[in-house]
Amino acid sequence: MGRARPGGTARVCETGGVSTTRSTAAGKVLEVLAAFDREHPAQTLSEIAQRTGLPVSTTHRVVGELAAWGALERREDGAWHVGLRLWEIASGCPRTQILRDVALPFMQDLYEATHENVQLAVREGTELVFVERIAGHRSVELLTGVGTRFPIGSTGMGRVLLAHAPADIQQEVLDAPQRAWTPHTVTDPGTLRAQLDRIRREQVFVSDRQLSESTVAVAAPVRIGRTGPVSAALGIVFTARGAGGARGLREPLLRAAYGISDELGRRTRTTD
Amino acid sequence: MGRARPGGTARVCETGGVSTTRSTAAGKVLEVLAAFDREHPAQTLSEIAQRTGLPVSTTHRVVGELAAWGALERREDGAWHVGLRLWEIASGCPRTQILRDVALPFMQDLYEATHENVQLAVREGTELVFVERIAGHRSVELLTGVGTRFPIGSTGMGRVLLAHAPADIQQEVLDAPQRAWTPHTVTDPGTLRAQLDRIRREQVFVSDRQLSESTVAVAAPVRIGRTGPVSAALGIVFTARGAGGARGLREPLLRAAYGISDELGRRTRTTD
DNA sequence: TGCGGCGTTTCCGTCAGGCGGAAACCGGTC
DNA sequence: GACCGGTTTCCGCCTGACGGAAACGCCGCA
Repeated sequence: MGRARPGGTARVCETGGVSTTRSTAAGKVLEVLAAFDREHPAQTLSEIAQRTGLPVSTTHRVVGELAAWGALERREDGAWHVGLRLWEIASGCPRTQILRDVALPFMQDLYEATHENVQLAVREGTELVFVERIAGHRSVELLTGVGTRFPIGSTGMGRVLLAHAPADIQQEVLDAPQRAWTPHTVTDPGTLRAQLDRIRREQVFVSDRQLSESTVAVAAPVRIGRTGPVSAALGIVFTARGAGGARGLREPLLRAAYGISDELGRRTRTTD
Repeated sequence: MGRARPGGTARVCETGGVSTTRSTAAGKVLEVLAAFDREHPAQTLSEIAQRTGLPVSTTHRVVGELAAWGALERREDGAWHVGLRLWEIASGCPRTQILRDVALPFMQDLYEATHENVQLAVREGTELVFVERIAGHRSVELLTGVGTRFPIGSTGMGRVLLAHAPADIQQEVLDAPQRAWTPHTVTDPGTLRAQLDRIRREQVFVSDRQLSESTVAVAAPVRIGRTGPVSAALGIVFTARGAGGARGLREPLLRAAYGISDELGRRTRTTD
C-alpha cells in the first residue's frame, strides 16, 4: 500500500502502540485520555503526541479542548495531567460508587480488627481492577493500588472472582500460561482448576505467597444478595509469617462479605 | 472564509443552557460525559440527548463511540452509565490520587480514635470537592459524598479552604449572598470575614450546626510541607449533642493534618 | 551575544468525516 | 392493530477537523 493513500481507507493506525479507537474525532479524544495510565500520570504535549501516535498539532488542539472543559489540567512545569472535573464525573461510576458506599463501613470494621490491608476488587474480562483499599500505617506496602489492573489469575482475590466467572472466561484464563511470580505460584492448569472448585465449595480462599514472597491474602466473594451473582471480591493481605494468621481471619472476612452482599441485595432491589 | 466573521472569533456560543463546550466534535463527547452527574448516574439515550441538547442521532453516535472504548457502559435495562475504563483513567488524577495515598493512613487513625466521619476535600474555584471520606457503621449519615461539589462557604472544611484562598476568591464568595442552611448558619459577610481571620490564627475551626441542625464539623488545613500552600482540608463531622465534643478532637485532628502535610511536602519534593 | 535544538503554538487550505433529518424498527399499551 | 416513546439505521450536504509547515519561545552551549 505505497504512499498513494488509496481511497483514504487505510487508516486503521496500527501505531505499534497501545489502544487506538480509530481516526474518528471522538476517538482522538479518547486516545489522548488513554495516554494517561498509572505509569504516565503527567506528560508534556509532545509525549502525549508520541504515545498516541497523533500529530503534534492535532494533539495540541485536542488537549486544548479537554483542558478548556476541565478534563485535563496543566502543572506549572507545563506537563498535563487528568483534571478534577473528569475525576468527579468518573467517580460517579455506579460499578465502583455503589460498591464503595456499601462496602466501606464493613471494610472499616475489618481493618480495625486486623490492621492489615483490606481490599475490594471487581472483574473486568480476564483482569481484575482494584476498586477500594484501606491501609493504615501498620499495614504492608503493596504493589497494587486503587484503579490498578491485574491479570486475574495472579491474585487471591482474582482467583475468587475467576471461580465464579462464566465458563468461557475461566477457560480463556486457564488456557493462557500463568506467570510464576514466586516459587509458590500455582501455574499448572489442573491444580488451578481444582483450586477454583475448592473456592466455590469453601467460599474463603487463602492465597499463600502466590504473588509475592512476603504476603498472604485471604479472599471471599461478594454477591448481590446472599445468593445472587458474584459482583466483587473482598480480601485481606498481610505479611507472610506463616500463613497461620489466615485462620483467624476467615470468620470475620466471611462475615463482612456477607454483610456487604446483603446490603447490596437490599440496595439494588430498592433502586430498581 | 465566508462571512468574514472578524478574526473568526465569534464562536463562544452562550447557548443559555447548562455546560456547553460547543459544536466541536470533542465538545460533544465532553457534553455527553458531563450529562452524568451525581443526580443522573444512569440515563437512557434520549435522556442524554435531552439533557445535552444534542439531536438523538448525534447522541447515539457519540454514545456508541464512548461505549466502544469503555467510557460508558450499558445496563440490561438499556440505561447508560459511566464505565469502569473511564473510572480507571480518572482515578489516576494526581490531585486526588496523591492526596488520597498520603492522607488515608492518617485518616484511618483518626477514624479509629473517633469513629466519626473523617473527610478530605480540596478547593476548586469557589467550590469544594470531597476527595475522600471514611465512615463506619457508627458514624452519622451525611449528605455529602466523595466526588460531590459544594459551595465553599457552606461547610466547615470549605471555610478553612476559603480562609487560605487567594484574596479575589474570598472577595467573590463574601460578595455573594450566603445560603442559610440552619438558623445557626453565619451569613453576614463581616462575621464571616472575622471567622476567616480566626481560622488563619487558630488553625482548627469548629463549625457548629452550620450546614445541618444535627451535625458539628471540625476542620484543619492540609499544606504541602509544614509551611507550604494549603492544598486541602481535613475534617471530622459528628452529631451535635453539644459541641463540647469538638474540644477533644482539636489535638488529634491537627496532628493528623500536620502528618499529612509533612508527608506531602516530602513526597512532592522527591517526585520533582 | 549569537546559534542550534527542542517543545509549543499559530496558521490555513483541503477534503474527509461529522452532522442530523427522516424514515425504519422495536417493544409496550390501550 | 393502531398508537406511541424510544432506539437504530441511512445517507447526502457541507462544515469544521486535520495536520504540514512555519513562527515562536526558551534554554544551554560556545
